[in-house]
Amino acid sequence: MSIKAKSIQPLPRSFYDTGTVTVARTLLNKHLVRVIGRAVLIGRIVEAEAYGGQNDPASHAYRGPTPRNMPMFGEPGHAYIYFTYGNHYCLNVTTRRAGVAGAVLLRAIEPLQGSNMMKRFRPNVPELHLTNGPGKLTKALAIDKSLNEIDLTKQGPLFIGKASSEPPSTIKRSRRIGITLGIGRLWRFYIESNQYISRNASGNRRTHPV
DNA sequence: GAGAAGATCTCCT
DNA sequence: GGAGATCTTCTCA
Repeated sequence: MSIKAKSIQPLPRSFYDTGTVTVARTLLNKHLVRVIGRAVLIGRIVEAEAYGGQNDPASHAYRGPTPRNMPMFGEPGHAYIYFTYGNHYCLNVTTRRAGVAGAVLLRAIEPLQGSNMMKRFRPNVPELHLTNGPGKLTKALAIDKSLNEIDLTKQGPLFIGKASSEPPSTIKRSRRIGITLGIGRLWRFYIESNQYISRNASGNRRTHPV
């Protein structure tokens, strides 16, 4: 029994205006919904990182607004998608009111629906490795810059919805991954023991399923 | 305009 | 565990 996109209620904009770190934590267990034609791909968010504004040296917004990071300075509840390392897109959710930078990087999701289509976008990849990284999940869901700045509070090709029931889970926090500045902040949140998170508690790559 | 860096991933050893 | 791929973005001259 597949879930229809219209049956999923998007999170309201007020959800995203509660502080970047709070949003990063509360986004866990929410449903990331990607609609491609008649197909509905759904993943449970299991890992996220908070990035601040001009007070966070690890953030793209640290040096102020540029053409690339402009969405971070926009209204909360929008997508900020950027291309990195010549190969990968990363999906962020903006979190602060207009004029104040802040975003949450979605690092990993657990496929709930449409994993067959995800496998088509990422062929020859084991189920556990489909979406366990920022670049992997965007590829599995066919997310690119055409969806940049899209409103995630409205039903459309990409939005985030509330789960009908959130499974009991323990949320852990750690240092952010892949950065060299601002590493003292424990702004990475993930669901303990979930098999789809990108790295374990010590920050090591999860190259093998557990 | 040139050069360097980068919120990553995959392959190879 | 290490290194290459790949190319956008930013900084500096």
